[in-house]
Formats: sequence, structure tokens, C-alpha cells
Amino acid sequence: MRVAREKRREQILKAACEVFARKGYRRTDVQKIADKLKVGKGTIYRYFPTKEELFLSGVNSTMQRLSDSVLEAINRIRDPVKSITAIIDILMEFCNRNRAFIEMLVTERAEFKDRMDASFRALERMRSKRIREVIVEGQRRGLFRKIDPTAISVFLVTLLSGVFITSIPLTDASLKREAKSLADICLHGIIAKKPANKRAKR
Amino acid sequence: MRVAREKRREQILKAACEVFARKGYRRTDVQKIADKLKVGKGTIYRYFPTKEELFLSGVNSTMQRLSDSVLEAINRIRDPVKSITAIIDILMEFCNRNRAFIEMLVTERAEFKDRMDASFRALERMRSKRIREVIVEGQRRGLFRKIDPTAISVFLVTLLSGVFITSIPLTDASLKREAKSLADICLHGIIAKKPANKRAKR
Amino acid sequence: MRVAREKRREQILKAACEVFARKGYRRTDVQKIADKLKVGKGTIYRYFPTKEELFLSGVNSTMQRLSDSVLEAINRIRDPVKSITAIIDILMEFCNRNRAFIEMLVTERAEFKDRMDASFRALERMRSKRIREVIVEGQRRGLFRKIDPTAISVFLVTLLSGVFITSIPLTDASLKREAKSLADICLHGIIAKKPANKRAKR
Amino acid sequence: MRVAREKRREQILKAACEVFARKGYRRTDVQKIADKLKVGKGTIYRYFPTKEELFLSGVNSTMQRLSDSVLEAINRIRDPVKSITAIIDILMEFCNRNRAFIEMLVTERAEFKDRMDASFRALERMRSKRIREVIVEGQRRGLFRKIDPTAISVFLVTLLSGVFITSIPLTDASLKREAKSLADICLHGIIAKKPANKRAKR
DNA sequence: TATGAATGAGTCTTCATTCAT
DNA sequence: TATGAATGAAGACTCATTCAT
Repeated sequence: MRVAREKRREQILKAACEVFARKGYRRTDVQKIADKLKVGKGTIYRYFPTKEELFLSGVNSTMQRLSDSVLEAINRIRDPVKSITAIIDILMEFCNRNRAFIEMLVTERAEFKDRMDASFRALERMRSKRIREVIVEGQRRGLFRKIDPTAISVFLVTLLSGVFITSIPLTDASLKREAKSLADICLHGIIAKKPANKRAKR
Repeated sequence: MRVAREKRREQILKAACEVFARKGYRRTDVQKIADKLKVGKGTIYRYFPTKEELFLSGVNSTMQRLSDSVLEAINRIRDPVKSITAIIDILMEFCNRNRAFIEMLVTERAEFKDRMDASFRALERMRSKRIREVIVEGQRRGLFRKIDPTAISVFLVTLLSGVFITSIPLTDASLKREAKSLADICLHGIIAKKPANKRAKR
Repeated sequence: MRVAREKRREQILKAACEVFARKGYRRTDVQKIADKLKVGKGTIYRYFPTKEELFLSGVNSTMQRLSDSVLEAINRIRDPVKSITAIIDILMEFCNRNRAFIEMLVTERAEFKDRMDASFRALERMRSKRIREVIVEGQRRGLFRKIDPTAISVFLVTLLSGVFITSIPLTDASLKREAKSLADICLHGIIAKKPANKRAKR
Repeated sequence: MRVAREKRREQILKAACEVFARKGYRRTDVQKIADKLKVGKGTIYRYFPTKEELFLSGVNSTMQRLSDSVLEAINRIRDPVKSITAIIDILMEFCNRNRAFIEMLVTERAEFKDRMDASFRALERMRSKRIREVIVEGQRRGLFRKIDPTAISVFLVTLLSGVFITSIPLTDASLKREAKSLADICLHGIIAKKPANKRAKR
């Protein structure tokens, strides 16, 4: 069945992501992706020169989407506190929606260490650079504690990475709740603030 | 070269972990492990029935070690605040020491989802159960904020998972420093605590 | 782009020969031929039922041209000595002009042994039959040595075959020169003719 | 069935040459070679990393043998005239004995133009260099006509190349006869030497 | 017990050919 | 008539596992 070029490309990418996500890169037979689409194996190779390219295309396009929405939120929201909350929110939602994809991403790290880390790290660096800006701005406004901004940024990236890989299927409602509590603890910590005199003694 | 059975088993396990860690499960050729040990391939199969078994044995034994030292710390330390700090510390040190292994673990998730998640989740559940106990105890003593203990436990597991995968090579000194700052933010949050009247408004 | 059927056929044949010559039969992708002509792949199949047929058509038509010009020369030239010279000349010029094609022919032998040798040998037999006639005529007139005409014919065919495959790019001038010296040695041999008494002693 | 390493290598090379010779490089399925040896396909890949390498190894080892025996003859024989005869003789015998291989060689030229021509041309150059020396020596002794030695060498190489590809199965006896007549014509030419009265006496 | 040669199922990739548009 | 998207058979190569020595 003939289909417009760009559309077919999208179809293949989507199906491939699903199968890769479910089985992992190595265990995925290109034939399986073809079967899923009820398409000949050759068709897939008309659109992507190798299995690897297919995989990486899926990864990159999804990563781009994520990165874009995080950056957009940071740029849109003026309040640093809300920015932090928003980032956690967006990431959790993304992870929940793309659970399968995340699995894929994780695999990829091991498989494509070399070829991938480039684009991967690039995104990461950009992300943490923006996050750092948010932090510095928050400190400037006296909203955030005056500790090394890098330490905060490392903390956030670590937490966000954790969100990335621990994703458990959640309903929309419980997702919101969980994102909220994560942000809350992230912002206020675990320790009870001793009322009058004694602050957290550290 | 004849060696006591148990010792040889350990040797193989160690070499296997190293190679698996570097190349990933699929990309690791059993021959490579044999080469590394200067041993025939058949020898390896005399100790482990399949490649998969070899891999899983490596994972389990290492995970067990990690789990043990975390639990030991929790059991030993009576102060909940110090427990939190200690857990982060231990985990970071472990991850720093076993970077290669972590890579392996990560791969594994995708590869062995079915066979592995059992033992994996078991550890995780146990770990978060103990962490939960620490939290509840902390709240009982008025040290921790009175919020849903599950929320805190989820927060901590998420953060620790992040530690798990974002591991970057660190010197012992900087490792300590980073663990400390992570624990600090974890405990006190990001928000500046407005002194007298105004609390963090969120 | 509509073109008269016969003309289009020629175009395809020409392009195909060039590509086949450069890459060899197996390594030639029909797509490449289509690309070269800026034509759809299907179009080619409208003119030639299979890739093999396309290839063989190219071979046959070129071989026919060569064979025709050799025979024409033999028929036109009445002097057997000049005939020999002419044959060498024509062949060398042909090989020089169709170097790429020759490569193709050579490949073909291995690829199409069965289907091809028929037409190939046919030409060869015909050619050597004519050459034999030239020789016999030369002997009748006392121009050629009275040795087994078959031996001479075998010698010539062998030499000509050598010309066929050793073709090196030559300018027109050096081609002429080389053809001349080849013919010269072919006619007079290598051995110095001892003047007075001692003839070539063999 | 286990076999000594070197011996197995030879077996594979031999079988491969035969199959390649019969079917051509491209049409040969490595499986076929394995079948012929009643061996697993993997076994072949234990000895030769790729099909191409297997092919080239066969070519090179045989070419080496040929080149060696030609050079040996040239070095051994002191009489330039006999050298010429010997070269033709050796080559014809070699071609007759290795007909299948020759087919393979011919294919190779087209398939491996780049990778192969190196070793091919090297041999060729070496061979024609030695042949040239024989010619110059013959001229020095007044045995050969005083024409450009390069012309003679080109003539001989062309003729020998022709021998190479026109090989037709021959009995030992007819082979000897044919080699003899080829050398004879090569040495004395076709033209009858009209002295005074006596015709070419042969 | 230790070895490494042998095996062949499993996969990626190519490309001649078909056929809906 | 011309096209080029789709197809799937064919074939190179890998590597876990077996087993004779």
C-alpha cells in the first residue's frame, strides 16, 4: 500500500520506537517492525539506511521534543520557584507518557555509548545550563538558599535523572500529586523547620 | 591451570562483570571473557551453564553487596537524619567504585526485564521499606516534616536512582563533598527559609 | 519524457553498458542505470524483461559490431599479410575504444558461462574460421610458412585474446605504433635471421 | 571433525577455489563451500574473516606458485631462446592444470579491480621485467632481432595473457605440441623467409 | 578437568522485480 | 506510457553452545 513519504517515515519511526522499547535494540528484529506495520522489510530500509540509524532517529526526535518543552517552560515562566516545579512536572508527565521510550533510551546508553553520548550530553548540558540560570536568578531574588548554584543544579539533574528511570505507570491524577510532592520536598527539604529559634542545624 | 573451584568461579565472575560493563550484554562475546582470563571458552561453561546465567550471577552478587551495606548502615545508625546522609553517601561511593557495573545494571533492565525485575524489584522494595521505617521514625521524633512518608520515600528512591545512573568519575574528596551537598539539599531543600515571620511561601 | 521506442532502447543499452562495464554485472544496481538516465526503474523493465537480458543484449550488440568490422576487413583486403596486420589493428583500436566494455565481457564469461558461451564461442569459431582462410590463402601464395594452418590460427587467436584483455589506455599514435610492432613480430618472429648460411636454427 | 589448523586451512582454500572457479565469486554462496567440505559455515569463518579474504587468499597463493615457477625457469635456463620456449611451456601447463582457477582469476579482475590489481600488476611487472632481461640478453648475443626490446616484451606478455584466458582442456601430448608450435611461431613468425631459393625450412 | 574447533540458528542488509498510480 | 514505492528471497556474517581430545 503506497503512502506519502513523510507519513510513512513517521509510521515507521513510531512502530520502531514501540518495538525497540519493548524488546531492546538487540533483541529487536527489523522483521518484527515490518510485521507490525504489515509492510515489507525492504520498505523500512527505504527510509532508514540501517537498523542503528532507525533507532537513533527515534531517540533523537523524542529527545528533541522533551528538550523543547522543558526549555519552553523555563523561558515562559518568570518565577524561579514555579520553574522548578514546572520542570519536574513536565519531566514526569513526559516520562509517564513515553514510558516505553524511556526504556529504549536507557538501553541506548549502553549500546551506543559513543555515537549517542554526543547528542545526549549536548542536551543534558544545555538543560543543566538553563537550570543553573534559573537557580542563579532565584538566588538573586533571595528566593533560594545561597549555596553553590552548581550543587543545586547537580541535585536537580540527579533527581530528574531518577525521575527518568524510575517511572512507574501512573494515572493523571496521581501523577500530578506525585510531581507536586516531589517538587515540594525538593524545595523545602525533609527536615522539619524548628519553629522559633533553632533552624535546621545541618 | 588448576585452581580451587570456588576461586575460579569468582575470577570468572569478576572478569565477566568487567567485560559486560564495558560492552553491554549483547555485545559481549563469551570468547572475550575467556581471552581476558587466558582460559578456554569451555571452561567458562563449566562454571556457568549459559551466558545469561553468568550475567545474572554477576548482577545479583553485586546488588547483594550494595543492599547489604545500605541495610547495615540503616541498622547501625540510630539517628534518622544521619541515616539519610549515610545512605546517600554509601550509594555514591558504591556507584563511584562500580561505575562500570552500573552501566551493566542499566543495560540489564532492558535486556532482562522479565527475569531480572523480580530480583531487582525485590531489592528495591526491601530498600524502600527500610527507608520508609527511617522516615517514620524521624517523623515520630519530630525531626522530619509531617508529610506522607511514602512521598518522602519516593523522593529519596528517585534521588538515589538518579545517583545511580548519573555517576560521573569523582575523586574521593570531591565525592564526599558532593554527597554532603546532595544530602544537605535533600534535607533542607532549595528554598531560602525566610527568618522571622515569612516562611517559605512556596 | 517520451522518446521514440527504438531510440530509448538504444539509450538504455548504452547507459547500461557503461555502468556494467564500470561495476561488473553483479555489482550493478538497476537503479543506478535508471538514475544515470534520469528515468524510473520501471521504464527500463519496459524495454528489457530482466537485468540479465539487458546485459546480454549489450554484450551481443557490441560483439556483433566488432565481429562485423573484422570480417569486413578480411573480405575487403586481398593481401593476406595486410589482412593479418589489419585484424590486429582493428582489434586493438576496438579494445582501446571500448576498454570498459571489454572488462564487462571478461566478467561475463564467468557469470554467464552457460548462456553466453554459446554466442561467444560462435563468434570465436566464425572468426577463427575466417582467419584460417586467410592463412591458407597466404600459404597458397607462398607468403606464409608451410606449417599447420591451425597452429597459426591458434597462435593468432591467442595473441588477439591477449590484446583483448591486456588493453591499456593508449593515444591514437602510440596505438598505431604498438599495433604495427605487434604485427611485425607476429609476422617475422623474434629470432634474428642469420644472413648467409645459417638460417634461424630454431 | 577436528583437523589440524594448517591442514584445515588448505582444505578450505582448495574447496573454495573449486567452487569460486565453477560459479564465479558472486554466485558462490559460502554455504556451498561449507557443504562441499561437509563442514559448518562458521568453520570457514574461523579461518578466513570474510568471503572476499577467502577469495583473494586463493588467488594470491596460486599466483605466487605460478610466478615462482616462471622465475625459476628463467633463472635456471641460460639460453634466451630456450627461456622463451620454457615460459610458454610452463604457462600453458599451468593454465591447463588450473583451468578452473584461471576462470576465477579472470572474474576477479572485474570484481576486485582495486584491491587486486595491486598484487596482480606487481606480478605482471616483475614478470615482464625478467622477460625483458631475457630479451636484452638474447639481443646482446645476436640471437634476437635488434628491435625495441619493449616491443618484444609487450608482444610476449600479450601472447601469454592470451594463453591465460583461451585455455581449452588439452591432453598432455597435445599441450606439448601446441606449446611447441606457439613458441615456434613466436620465434620465427608467420612469414615465409624468402632467401634465394630455400623456403623457410621450419 | 580444560580446551578450542566446530556448529548452525539467527539477523542484518541488498536488490531484482512488480504494480498501483 | 512512466514512475518509484513496495516487496521478500537471498546471502554474508556472528556467536552461544557443544563435545572430541
